[in-house]
Amino acid sequence: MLTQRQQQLLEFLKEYHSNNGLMPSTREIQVHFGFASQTAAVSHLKALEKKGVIQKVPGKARALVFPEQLEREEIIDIPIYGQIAAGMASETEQQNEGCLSIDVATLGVPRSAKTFALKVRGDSMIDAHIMSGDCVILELKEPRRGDIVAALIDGETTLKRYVINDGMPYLQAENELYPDLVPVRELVIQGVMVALLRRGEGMVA
Amino acid sequence: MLTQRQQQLLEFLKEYHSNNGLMPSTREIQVHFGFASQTAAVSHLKALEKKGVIQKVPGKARALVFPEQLEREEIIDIPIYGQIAAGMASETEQQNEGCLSIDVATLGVPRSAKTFALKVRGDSMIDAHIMSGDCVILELKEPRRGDIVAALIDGETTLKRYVINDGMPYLQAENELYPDLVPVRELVIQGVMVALLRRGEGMVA
DNA sequence: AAAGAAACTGTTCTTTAGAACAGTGTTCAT
DNA sequence: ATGAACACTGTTCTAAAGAACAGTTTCTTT
Repeated sequence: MLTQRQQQLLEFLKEYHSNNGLMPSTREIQVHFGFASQTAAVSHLKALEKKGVIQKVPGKARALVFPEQLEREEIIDIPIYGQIAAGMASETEQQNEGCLSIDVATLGVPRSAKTFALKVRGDSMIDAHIMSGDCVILELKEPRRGDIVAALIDGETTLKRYVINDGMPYLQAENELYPDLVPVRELVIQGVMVALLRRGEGMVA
Repeated sequence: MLTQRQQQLLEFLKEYHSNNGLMPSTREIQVHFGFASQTAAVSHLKALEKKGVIQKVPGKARALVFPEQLEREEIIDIPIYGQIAAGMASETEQQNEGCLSIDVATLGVPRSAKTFALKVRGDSMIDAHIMSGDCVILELKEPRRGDIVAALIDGETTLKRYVINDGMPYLQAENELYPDLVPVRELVIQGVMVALLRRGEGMVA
């Protein structure tokens, strides 16, 4: 569909954009490809627009957009804290293990929601089909009964189901081999699970 | 951290950017807020930059970037086809049910990979901890033994484990109640599962 | 009451950038 | 062989946009 040269141009646009966060001007394109005239760049951009891979806003500077970018929902970045989120409550030593970027619509959380992710270790929630290695995405909000929550118990974070019985909240593992956890003092809920992401080679049994 | 006015400015930047795919010029900011001078906009932008919420590239037009956007990995858009992907093989009647945007690093697929998503219906893969309602992300590539694949059988797509026994490939459900499927004619593999996304209220038992 | 930041006004200067026009040479399918 | 895209050159004009400077006003904060 695209000619070789057009492909090269498109790739330059993408590269420039991801490096600089903005689009090159026609003169920058000219210099990059060694054109003697800026018109070369302009006509290439026109061709790309006609083929629908970019959109131009006439009259405005660096006003090129990739159509898919416009249609996209807003992307949020969710920090991944380690498997053990101990110390998280103190809000200081959150060791960030990278980020996960996903659109809000897919996640189904409000734009303003405070979210974070944790890697699951162990199989205490296996009956809720949460595997070791899964990445759970949690939102900072009040838990409702039946929600799966991350809670701080004895300085360590665990994933459990939040249950209320006789007005008394406690945590339930979803694995018969694990006992229920009734809070000794107070129950510190760190987040409510809103999504789960399983990835990579964990697919293979 | 930000003053009220600065917050307003930042919000305008975000809104303008998500609507137009590019940043407003200082004069456009001026007009939007009804400033009599463009300098008002400029000094606000400087304040925002000092506080680290935006980055400016001096000398370039509309050259504002959100820092998080620069750090982000490349985002790809994965089309979600329906639960039943019948007719998908014919490559024409793929009914797109929206999109899912996620960064490539999180997914762990090459940038160029052809990916798509399907919603899981039924519990034939429950022992692999894939629930009804989950969204599986598949890549178009050759399956290896033990991979979970989407395959076309009798005009309907099903998710099964791809097994090879005595050189003969067949499909295995991960639920004792379901039988193995030995292909009658040829086995059409539509995609290999690379990730799984569970979201929303499906968390509650 | 003084100091300082924040939130502006008004103006000028210069660079950056888009748009347009009239061409040339090349490839490629009809 | 003959259009029709494609890939360019060279030039000019003008609008858009950033940068800088010298102020004023209104809040806080000390």
